[in-house]
Amino acid sequence: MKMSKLFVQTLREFPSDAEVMSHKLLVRAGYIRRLASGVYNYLPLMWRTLRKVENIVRQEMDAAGAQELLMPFVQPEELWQESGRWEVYGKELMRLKDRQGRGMCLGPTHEEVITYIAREGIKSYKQLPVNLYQIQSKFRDEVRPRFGLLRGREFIMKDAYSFDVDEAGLDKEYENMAKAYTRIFERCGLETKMVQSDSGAIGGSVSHEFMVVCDSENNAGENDVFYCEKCNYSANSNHAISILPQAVTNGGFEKAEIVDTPNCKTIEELAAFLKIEPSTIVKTLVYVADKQYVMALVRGDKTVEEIKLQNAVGANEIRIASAAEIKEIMINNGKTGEAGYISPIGIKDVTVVADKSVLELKNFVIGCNETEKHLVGANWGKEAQLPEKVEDIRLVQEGEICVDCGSPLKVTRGIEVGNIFKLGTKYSKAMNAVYMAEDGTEKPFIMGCYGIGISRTAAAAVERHHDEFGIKLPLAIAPYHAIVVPVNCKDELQMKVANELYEKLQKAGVEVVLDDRDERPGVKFKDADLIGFPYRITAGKTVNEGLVEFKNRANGEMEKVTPEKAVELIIDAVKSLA
RNA sequence: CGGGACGUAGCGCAGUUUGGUAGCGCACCUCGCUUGGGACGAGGGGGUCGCAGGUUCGAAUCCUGUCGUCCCGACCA
Repeated sequence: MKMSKLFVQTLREFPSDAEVMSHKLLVRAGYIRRLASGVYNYLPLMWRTLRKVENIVRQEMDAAGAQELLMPFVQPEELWQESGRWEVYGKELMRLKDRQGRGMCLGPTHEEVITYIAREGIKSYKQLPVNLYQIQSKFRDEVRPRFGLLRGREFIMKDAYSFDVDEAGLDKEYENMAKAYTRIFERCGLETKMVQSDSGAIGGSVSHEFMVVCDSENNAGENDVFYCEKCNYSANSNHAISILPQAVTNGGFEKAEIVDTPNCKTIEELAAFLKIEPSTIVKTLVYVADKQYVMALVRGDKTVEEIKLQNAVGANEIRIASAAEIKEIMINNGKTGEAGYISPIGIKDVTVVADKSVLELKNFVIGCNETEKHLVGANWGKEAQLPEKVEDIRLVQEGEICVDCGSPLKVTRGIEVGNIFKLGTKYSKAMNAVYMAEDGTEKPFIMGCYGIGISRTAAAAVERHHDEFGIKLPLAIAPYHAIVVPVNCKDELQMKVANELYEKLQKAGVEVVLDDRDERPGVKFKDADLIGFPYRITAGKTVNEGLVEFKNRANGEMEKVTPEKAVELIIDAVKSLA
């Protein structure tokens, strides 16, 4: 490809609406352009990279025994009614009607369709196990698209679905996929951590996420991952559990009484005012879970993990209650407290979920539903009724103790690039997808599902591989392998050497660009660095001595070599990919 | 959906406070010059100032509405 013909427009400056590096760089280097919120055009450079990621995924999935197919992007409402997700999925599901008024949706994931396919196509245990996958655009009408390709509404995903006769088969395939995933991300230049996670809207029992670990100041990593350096424990914050380290749990109050606590809306203010540890206070937060009021209780120095709370109450949606809603609860119960002074004491018709951490508190402080007053010296079973529901709803914090080995946990930020689930029979039962088992009875499929965000993986790779000059994607997924730059296009010898290099590399199957633009060298070098050609051969003045410059974008190393040697180096590097 | 900000040429921005008929840099086209890290000179093309109303002799500027975008919170590959 000649640079003068390559469809790419690099920008001198970063776009103003981009926040994270991968977004800024992909736009500036001419890989992508936004079309609508969370919807992007993949320009030729991006598309080449995406296809390379796809092909790595294909190779590893095929090697792992999965078979590729392609399902429709538009799906009928009936299937979603069968699985029950038409109601459950919420606004993220892009719904539409066809001209007949039939309900349709844009596929955010394909459990329904694949289950339908299996139901129609798999009649006997003899056809099992099987793992089917596709690579396709998905659409999720995200609440808040952001970060370019890292959180688009339309994105490319590989989704695989496995069908087994029993749990043992599923477990085996789950392991098989986990291994394939690790290889896939490695080949894309990404080190990943496989962490336990909540299974969310997809459902099922066990699930793990593959996280690309980011440094803490990189906000492209939207997930907090807790992990143990001693053993292998690691989990997304929505799922992580821990043992609390020693803390003061006795408030030390001699007797229970209501005391004045002016201007103590926050735990900090209250602790300072009463001169006590925050860990001796019961914090009450009011939530709305599917229109039902919920009070969540945690120790004063801890935070509620909302996903855990949502699971604990079995809700689809959860949000913190507004001041007006809290007031409504208070009025209905004949109380006057506002946020900061709330507790379940004397409140009816509200679900109360306590975190385990509050149980061991003694002589503690708790709200009494009267503004500017708290109850001190309270104890469970006496002044405060023990909540009927005690669950783990606490957000883990760094330094808490690993449940597996007792070491302190650490935290890091991560970009979720892959996710695997054990679905079990959730969809097969709901949709009556059964096969004839060896014993002659009908049984539902035991299913697993396995996703990889293709476009997100590519963006994560940029997030991990760049410098102040531009993108440094690894050779395996860079749009091109190399660029040949004649310093001065009017210099005949330089052009001759450059052309020869270009042709030789092309013949050898190297994906190479010749920068034939009559530009000053600075412009060409800046563009080459920005776009991120892994190798650059520069034909400059030293062609007179039979030498060209060979530069490695990844490590910045530069050497003067003969043109033959440069060609050999690149061909060797490209060969080593396979 | 709640809170905040912003919509002026492909990109980055000024002009809005105090209304007077649109500008700068980059990019693009032509010519000259230049060729090892985003040169320089001359000339040129491109914007109904997000959209719709309103106020006014006159609106990018003031008012109302609306749409869009981005940022902070709750979701996920």
